[in-house]
Amino acid sequence: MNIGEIARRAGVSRSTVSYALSGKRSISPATRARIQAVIDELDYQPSAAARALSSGQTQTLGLVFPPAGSHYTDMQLDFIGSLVEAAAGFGYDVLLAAAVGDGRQGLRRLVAERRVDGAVLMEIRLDDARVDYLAAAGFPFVTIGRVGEPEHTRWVDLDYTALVRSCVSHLAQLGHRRVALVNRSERLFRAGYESAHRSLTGFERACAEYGVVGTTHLCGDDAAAGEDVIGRILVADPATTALVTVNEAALGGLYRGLAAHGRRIPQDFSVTGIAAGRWAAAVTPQLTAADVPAVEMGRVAVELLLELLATPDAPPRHVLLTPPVSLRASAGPAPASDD
Amino acid sequence: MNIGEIARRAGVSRSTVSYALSGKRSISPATRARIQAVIDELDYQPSAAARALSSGQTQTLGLVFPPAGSHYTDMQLDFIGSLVEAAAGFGYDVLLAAAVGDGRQGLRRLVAERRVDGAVLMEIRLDDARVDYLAAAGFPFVTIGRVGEPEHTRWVDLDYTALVRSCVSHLAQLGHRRVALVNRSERLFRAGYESAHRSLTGFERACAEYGVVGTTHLCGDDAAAGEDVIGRILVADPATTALVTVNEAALGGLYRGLAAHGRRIPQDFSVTGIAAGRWAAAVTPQLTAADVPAVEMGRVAVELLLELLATPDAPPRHVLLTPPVSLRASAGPAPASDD
DNA sequence: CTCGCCGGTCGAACCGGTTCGATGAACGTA
DNA sequence: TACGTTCATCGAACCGGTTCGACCGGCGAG
Repeated sequence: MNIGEIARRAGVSRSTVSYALSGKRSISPATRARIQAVIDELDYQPSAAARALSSGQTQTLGLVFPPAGSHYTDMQLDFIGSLVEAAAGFGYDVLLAAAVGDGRQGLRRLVAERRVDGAVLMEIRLDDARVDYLAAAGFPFVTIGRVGEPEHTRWVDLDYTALVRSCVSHLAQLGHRRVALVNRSERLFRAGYESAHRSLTGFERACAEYGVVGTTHLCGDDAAAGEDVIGRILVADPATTALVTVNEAALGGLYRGLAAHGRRIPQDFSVTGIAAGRWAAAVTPQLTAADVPAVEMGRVAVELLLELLATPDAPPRHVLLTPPVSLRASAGPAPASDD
Repeated sequence: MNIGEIARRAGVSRSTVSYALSGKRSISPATRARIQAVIDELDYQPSAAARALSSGQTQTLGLVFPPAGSHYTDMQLDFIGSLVEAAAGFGYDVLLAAAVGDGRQGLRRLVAERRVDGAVLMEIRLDDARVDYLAAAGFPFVTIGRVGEPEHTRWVDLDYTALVRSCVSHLAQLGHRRVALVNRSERLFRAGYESAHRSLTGFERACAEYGVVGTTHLCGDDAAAGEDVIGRILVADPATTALVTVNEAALGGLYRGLAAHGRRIPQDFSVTGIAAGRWAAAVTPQLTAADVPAVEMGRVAVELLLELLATPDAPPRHVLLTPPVSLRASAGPAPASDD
C-alpha cells in the first residue's frame, strides 16, 4: 500500500496525493475529499522511511540512555516518560541509544546514520565527550544537566548548588552546626558528573556561609552503600547531627544506618536532600527535600530541542530550575549539644 | 556524504560499495581495501532511512511505553534498560511509542508507518486490544506479561500465581493464619492487568490450599495509598498478622502504616511480596520477597523477538519465570494468638 | 584451442515518498 | 478579444541505499 496505489485509485497523480496530505499546495475540495476517502478506506499510512529519505526529517528524537551498569533511578525513568509524552505531543517519537563506552558509539548510530532529527543527552559530565562530539558535528541537541562551560549549549538543569545551599540553610536555621553531605558514587564523581560536583561546591560554600562544619562523603548508588556511609559519617565527625543527600538510591540505606547507630529521625538526627518525590514519600519519616521536577524537565528538554530544530540560528536558551524544599518530617531542631 | 561519493572516490560503482559493505557478494581484497580506506577517511555511515526504504528493514524494535499518568515503577525502568542493551547487542535500536488511549494509536505509528521491525508490549492486560491489533495485522511482537489466552503469542512473564503462592506458603509455614493481599490499584485491576488478576487468583487458591484466611485489597501505586490500605486491612480482619504485596510502589507506605498502627515488623506483623530488588533492600527491615528479574526479562524479550524475526514460522515460544523468594528480614513467626 | 564456469564488477531498476517546474483551464481586466 | 493571473494538477527528478541480471576476463577441462 503506497502513495502510487492511492493515486491510482483516486485517479490523480502521486504528487497530488502528497500535496493533499501535506497541505503544501492548494488542492480542490473535491479532489481532496476523493483522496481522503481512498486513504480512509485502505487505512493508508505513509512509510516513515520513504518520508525520512526524501524529506530529510525523521520526526524522531534521540535519547542517549544512561550507561550500562549504572543503577537507574526514578528520576531517569520520569525523564524518559515525560520526554516520550512531550515528544508525542509534537508528533515525534523517541529513539533510545544505548550508551556504551563514553557514549559516542551510540551517538554515532543516531547522528551519522541520521536516525533522528535531534538528540537529548542526560547524565551530563562537566567535561563531556558526547557534547563535544555533537557540537563539533553541528548536530542539534539539548542536555538535561549542563557541562562546565554551558554558555554555548542548550540545556535544562537543576541548580544543585542552590538546592544544596537551601538544605544547609534550613538545617542551620534549625540549629545544626555539624552536617554531612552524602554525594553520589566515587565512580560517578570521578567521571565528572556535574550534579555530584556542583552539589559538593554548593555544600562547601553553604557551610562557610552559614558557619557550619561540614564533612563530605561519596556513596554508592544503593541501599547497602547508604547504610555503610552512615558509619563513615559518624567516624569522621561523631557530633554530626544532620545530613544532606543528593543520592536518592541510597536513601533507604541511610535511614537504616541511622537506626542501626541509635539515631532517631528527626529527634537525634535530621535528614534533608534532593530526591524524586516518590522516594521522599516512601521513607518514614518522610523526607524533607527538594523534589526533582523530572516531568517538567523532560518536557522542557523537548521544547528546547524542537525550538532549536525550528530556528537553528536562535541564540542558545537555558532553563535552570530551583524547586522549593518540601518540608516533611525528617528534619527538626538540632538536639541539645553535649559540649 | 553518500554511497555514490564513496564509489566515485574508490573508482568503483555504487553497487560494488554496497556489496563490500554487506558482504552479500564476493569482492576482491584489493577493491575491498580501497573502499574501506575511503570509508574510513570520510567517516562514512550509510543513511538509515535509505537503507530502511530499500531493504525493508529498520534495525529498530518498538516498545510501547506504559500509558501516561501511570506511576512508573523501577521494574519498568529496568525492563527498558535491559531491552535497550540487549537490542544494542544485536545491532538494533529501540523506539519508544507513547501509549495514548488504549495504546493502539502509538502502535499505528510504529506498525503502519513501518518504523520498526517488531514490537515489545508491556503492561499487558488479560484482554488486550493492542495484542489483538498486532496479531490481526500479522506484525511480529512479543509481550512482557501475557494475555488470558497466551498460547498463540510469544511472551516472557513472571508466574505471579506461583510467586504469590510461595509467599503464602512461606507465611503459613511461619504459622500465620490470617493474611492480606495488597494488590495493584483499582484502575489497573479494572483495566484487566494480568499481574493483578493472576496475583489475586494465586492468593485465593493458596489460601485455600494452606488453610489460611485471606483478605484482598486493591491499593493505589504510591506510598500514601499503601499507608491507607493498612487501616483497611486491619478493619477487614483485625487479627491479620501478615501480608503479601505485589505493589512495590506502595511498599514504603505499607511499612509506615504498620508502624502507625503499632505493628512491629516482623515481630508483630510479617510482610512479603514481589518487588524489584532495589525496593526490597531500601526498606527496613529488608523485604522478604521474590525479586523481579527485570533485566533478564528484558533480555529474553529481545531474544524472543529477534528469533521471531529470523524464523517467522517457528511455533510460539514462551518463558515463564519463577524467581525464588529471597529470605530477608521482614517475615517471621506468627505472634502468639490472642484467642 | 575452445568452451564453460566462476569470481568480480557494473548498470539499471526499485523502494515510497517530496518537491520543483511546467501545463492547462478558468477568470478578470484592458 | 487578447492577455496576464491564479488555481489545480501532472510529470519527472531526487533522496540514498539494495539487488538483480548482465558482462568480462581468466582459468581449468576436454
